[in-house]
Amino acid sequence: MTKPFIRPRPCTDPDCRGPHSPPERIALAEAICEGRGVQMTELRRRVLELLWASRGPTSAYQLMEAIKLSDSRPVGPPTVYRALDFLMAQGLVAKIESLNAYVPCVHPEREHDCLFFICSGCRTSVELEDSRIGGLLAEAAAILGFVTTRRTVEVAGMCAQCTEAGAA
Amino acid sequence: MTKPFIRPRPCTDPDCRGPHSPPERIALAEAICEGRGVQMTELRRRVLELLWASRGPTSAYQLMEAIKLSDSRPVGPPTVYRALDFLMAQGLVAKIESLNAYVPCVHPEREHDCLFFICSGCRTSVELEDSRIGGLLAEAAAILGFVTTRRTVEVAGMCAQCTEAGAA
DNA sequence: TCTGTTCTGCAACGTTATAACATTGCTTTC
DNA sequence: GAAAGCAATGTTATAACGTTGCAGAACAGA
Repeated sequence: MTKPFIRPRPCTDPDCRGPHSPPERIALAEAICEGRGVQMTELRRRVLELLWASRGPTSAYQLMEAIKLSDSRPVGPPTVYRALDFLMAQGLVAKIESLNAYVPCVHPEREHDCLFFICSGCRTSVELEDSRIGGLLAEAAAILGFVTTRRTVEVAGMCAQCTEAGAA
Repeated sequence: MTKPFIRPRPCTDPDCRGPHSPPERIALAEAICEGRGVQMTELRRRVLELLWASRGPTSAYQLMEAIKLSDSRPVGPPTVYRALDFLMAQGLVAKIESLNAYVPCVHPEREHDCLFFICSGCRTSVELEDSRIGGLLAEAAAILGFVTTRRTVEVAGMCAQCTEAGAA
């Protein structure tokens, strides 16, 4: 959480498999904000950096703590939540509802329908994309006459490594 | 919330469309518990009744309040959460993660992969089943070597009635 | 009736999120 | 360059959601 930029993130998306280093993703985020005419402020970038530096989904209060420790200044809950709201609105961050925690989005440049696999063993999450699921949800919504604003698809369980380790 | 059993619940599941009155669903729940050798206690049934009587997803604290009002006895948070845990374990109730609220499951008798449409206008939710989504999630999990324990699929937005009303 | 188990009550606490209001700093306008 | 406008942040308090740990009650099975 406190040491930034150490985590490589091999992309598990079958359509991508790129290496995605945090600094590169943050530069991309800045470019996206630039292009949209919205401000990637110091605080917002700091929150995004901390999320990329984290091993897994991170709670707002963990972010507060991390900022207090690393930047030697206290920030209140509303400050962090506002930064998270901004980042989510820009598609740069997603909330894992079943954990009340936040993760950086791997592909903010694409219109994304995130699909998360959350391991209870190592407490990490993996983001995937599958447009077919979005298609089925859109189809069901159409039948109901439902106008969708947000989708949450989360799968809890255990990743391959943890399953193997646990089985030993 | 306080007047039980007034709400008809036409089933929106394309495979069903049954009427499902709360008393009938509660009787079914009791039969299921009976069959499994687990206890549907007074408290647990009361919580399930209140959920069926509610207009929409209900928080644990709303349930506490409702029990205090209708049964003239206070119950603490752990009591309600334990009842909810039991009901969820039996598949009789589901948690809407994005609302931190709970709903009764319409088809506890089936192995269910719930899919919720949550209207921000009338604050209600509709439960659907679509085995194809479960299939896709299982497929993705298989590719990752991920062992699934729980799935959360929630669609937020606005229902047909509220959309129409809002458009006027 | 005893005994072990399951369920409930209760106090305290921990975690997550928002409301309400004040402040900063920058820009636009006169 | 004052004054007004605005976006972002800071501050304080509180609401909302959830858990731990322990004690006592209820209840099934021997």
